[in-house]
This record gives sequence, structure tokens and C-alpha cells, in this order.
Amino acid sequence: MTENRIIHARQVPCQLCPLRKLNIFRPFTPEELEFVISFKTGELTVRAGDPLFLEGTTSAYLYTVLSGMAFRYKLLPDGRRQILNYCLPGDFLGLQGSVMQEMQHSVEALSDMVLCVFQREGLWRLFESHAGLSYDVTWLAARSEQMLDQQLLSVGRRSAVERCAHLLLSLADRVMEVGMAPSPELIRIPITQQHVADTLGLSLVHTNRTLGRLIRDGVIRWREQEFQILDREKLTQLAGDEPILEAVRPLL
Amino acid sequence: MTENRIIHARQVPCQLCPLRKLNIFRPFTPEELEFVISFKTGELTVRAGDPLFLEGTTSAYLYTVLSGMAFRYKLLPDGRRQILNYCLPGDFLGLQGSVMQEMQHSVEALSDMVLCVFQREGLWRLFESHAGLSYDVTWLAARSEQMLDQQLLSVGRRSAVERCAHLLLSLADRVMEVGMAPSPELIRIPITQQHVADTLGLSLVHTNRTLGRLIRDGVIRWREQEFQILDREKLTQLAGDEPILEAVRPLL
DNA sequence: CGCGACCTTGAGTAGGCTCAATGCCGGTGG
DNA sequence: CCACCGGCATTGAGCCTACTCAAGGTCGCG
Repeated sequence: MTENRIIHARQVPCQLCPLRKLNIFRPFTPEELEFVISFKTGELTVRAGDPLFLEGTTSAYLYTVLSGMAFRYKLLPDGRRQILNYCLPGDFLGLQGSVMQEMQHSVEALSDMVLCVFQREGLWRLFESHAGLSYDVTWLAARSEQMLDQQLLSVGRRSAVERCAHLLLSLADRVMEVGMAPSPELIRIPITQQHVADTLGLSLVHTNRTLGRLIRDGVIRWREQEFQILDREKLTQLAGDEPILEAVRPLL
Repeated sequence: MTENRIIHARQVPCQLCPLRKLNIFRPFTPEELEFVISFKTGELTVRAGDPLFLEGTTSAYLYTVLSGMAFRYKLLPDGRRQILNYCLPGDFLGLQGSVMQEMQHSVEALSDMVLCVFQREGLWRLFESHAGLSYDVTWLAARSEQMLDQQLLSVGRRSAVERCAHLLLSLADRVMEVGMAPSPELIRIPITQQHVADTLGLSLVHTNRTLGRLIRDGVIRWREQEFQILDREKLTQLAGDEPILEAVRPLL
């Protein structure tokens, strides 16, 4: 469980944070940077498949993804799983757990990951001393709410093809944003079709057939742990609507 | 549009706010109360069917629902609608619009409503001067994210009956919480079956048949603008999982 | 009285589901 | 070196949940 995992000393000093250099993240004042340095208590390395949070437990920590990928999900008592969203570098995890008593969802690593670790209590110190950073936290919460809105629209109202197209586009965009893609449109993501199915509220078989159609039509390519967008225009048209990308965002 | 609607002078002074008396809202310090009084710039009265926000526009205002009900939704280009959630008294609206450039969703009044109006800019003043209230805003954002998680789980992974049961339970609970229900289990909500359908990602006809089954089985009663839970136990069992209620929450 | 908003019901269809088998590949152990 | 196994993708067959189209029915209101 989260609580007894080893937290390493910091390897990556915030000043040299590779993410912060990306121009999708808003620059910090030296003062803010200093605070974040004091806020960060260490780093956590996890391996693909490890849980980061478990529904029903409480966690003393908050994380920012430094590298790697994870997904947030909920389970029904009988085991049906709904993936809520994917967590990429720069994403801030665990806020719900800080604010509520118990986590209402679980998070699992998709790949090996490195995370910045913050103490839950430090968050209050952040709010007390740094209005700008508090605003950032709220900003990030609003952003993930917005992403959930989109996802809900998809699952509730789009057809299987539309859902697949939309998901692939939005994943590709997000992966590109944080510089995780080796080349434009070639996306290496450690997800299986089962993940896609559980994200989109479809069965595995039907997801496979739907992706199969996209592959046969030359719109995408799919291999284990990797997919590629061959015809973005067509994919966008199938999605019926382009996913939204925001300009600059904060990074904690 | 929001921008040219008439905003009345305050009728309800925050000190006497009827909501704040409910014990589901955390008490404020006199100092916080004073700030909120200065933050509130007036009241807005709207009628059932009026839009509060429109996707793609920007709004200069934030609202707290004082009385009445609304729903938040998104549309697909071809008109398919997904209702994201319902807004009840005490809910804080428009944060996404403050934080992003443009609204990514719309909100429409279900009944006549009264809303407390805040200036978007005032929010920054709030963050600068009141750590506790800033935390509250974040808290509220995390709460609505959590509600979306539940909704997404429903739409993605539950059957039609389960979805209906779950929605009715959670609406009933929320309505009770804020004292809008005349008597326990008798819920008067101005929604049509079309709203239910658009909330659950179902068609109108199938929603009607599903509710019909619940009615025939004596689990609920449905009339225009009103439903009633006759057998909560059965409904909970059909839902497969009880919706979560949080204890105390902030009110702005 | 007619109309609009909403609920209801029937009939036929289809998109998506389940069950079940097969194929592929990489890793492991004999 | 090969046999086996587990994880993942793929395919076929049959079914069923949920959808669409199309008519009514009811009620309140101008």
C-alpha cells in the first residue's frame, strides 16, 4: 500500500525539474519555487502495475507525476471497472484524498513511474502562505473536472467508434504535450485494449472490433503498448469533435 | 445571456442566509462571514429554463445557488445532450469559467432560482486574503470531481436499472440534505424523463420503460415534476451500491 | 378547442454483449 | 532447445439490451 512504500530522497531538484522547462507549464517566481522545494518531501518510484491509491483507504501523501503514466479508476462490487482518466507527467494526484476522509477511487501505475511526494499536511501550509499556488491547486482541480466532463459526454452520448477516436486523439495530444512521444503521431502508451474498453464503457470484444475497423481503414495502427495515428484528419472526423487542449497550466 | 441579465440588490444578507443554518454546512468565523458579505455583489433571479452559462462564452460571475435547481450539460454538434450533474442549493457554479478562458459546459435552470452573485475578479481577492476560504473553494471543486467520478462509473458500467436506481437515490439524498423535500422520501424535482435519459446516457423510450418497471414493482412513484421512493431498500439493492454522502461542507 | 409538453406503448432493428476458441509472442523452467 | 504458460489480441456465433420510428394518451393552458 501507499503507506509502506519506500520513498527515496530527492533525485530531481525542483530547480532542475525537466517538466518545468516545458512551455506548457507556467513559470514560477523564485519564491514559489523555493516553497515547492520545501513542500516536496521526496520521490517515490513505483513499478508498472503498482497501486498508488486504493479506494477506501486514506493516504498521507500527494503526488505530482514526474515520469511515467497511471490511471484512475473505480470498481463496482462485482468487479466491473470504470477508468476515469489517465495521469501523465505534471498531473497532481490525491487532492480528493486530502480533502475528503477516504479516497473514493484507486490509482494504478501503467508504467514504471517517478513521483514527487508531498505531505498532505503541507497542503494547508501552502494555502496559508501562497495564494498563487493555492489558486494553482484549484486550477488543476477545475481542469480535471473539465476533463471528466468530456469523458462523461463521450461515454454517455457517443457511439463506439466516436469514443475510440476521441480517446485516441486526446491521449495522443496529452502525450505530445509533455514530450513523451518519440515522434509526432507515434504514441507509445502502455495500455491494453482492456484499458480502452474500461475507459469507454465498452466490452473488450467490441472494443477490439471497433479498433479493428479503424486499423483496417488505415486510420490508426495498434500494437501492444503502442498506437499510431496515421490519418489524424479522418480520426478527428470520426470523433465528431476535437478534444480541448488548454494553453498553459501550473505545475506543483 | 448571463451578462445582460438583471442582478438585484441583495435580499438575503449572508448573516441570515437560510442555508448556512443547515448543519451540513461548516460554520464560518465572523471574519470569514464578513469577507463573504463583501464578496457577494448581489442576487440573480432566473426562471425555469433560463440559461445560467453557455458553453463557449465567458462569464464575469460566479454563483452560489440559494434556492432552486439547475443542471450542467454539454452538447454534441448534432444535438445529443449529456447532463453532467444537477446543481442544488449551496452549490458553487462557474469556477471552471473563472479559471479557464471559456466555459466548456452550459448550465440551465430547472426551476425558478435565486443565486448569490460574485464577481469573477473577487475570487483572486479571496485567495489572497483568506486561506480557509481558498481551501473551501478547492474542497468544493474536489467534491464535484468526486460526484462526476460516480456518475461516470454509472454511465460507463451500470445497467439501465442500476443507473436509474442510483440516480434517484442520489438525487433524493441531496435534496433531503438541503431541506428541499417536504417529507422524507417524497422528492419534488422539476425534471422530466428526458432529463433522466440525458443524465444516464439512455434513450427516452428506454428510460421510460425502465422507470416503468420500477413503478410497476412498487419501488418508486413518478409524476411530472415529482417522484417518490416507496421502497428505499429495494432501490438500493437495485442500484448495487449506495451513493456517497459527505458530512459537512463549506458554503460560499 | 387545439396545441404543446410530457408520458406511454408497440414493433422492429442494431449496436454492443457474452461465451468460446484460436493465435501470437515472450518468458521460464526442464 | 523446446514445451508450456500467461497475457494480449482476434474472430465467430448467438443473444439481448437498448435504440429508433411511430402512434397514441393525458393534462394544462391560451
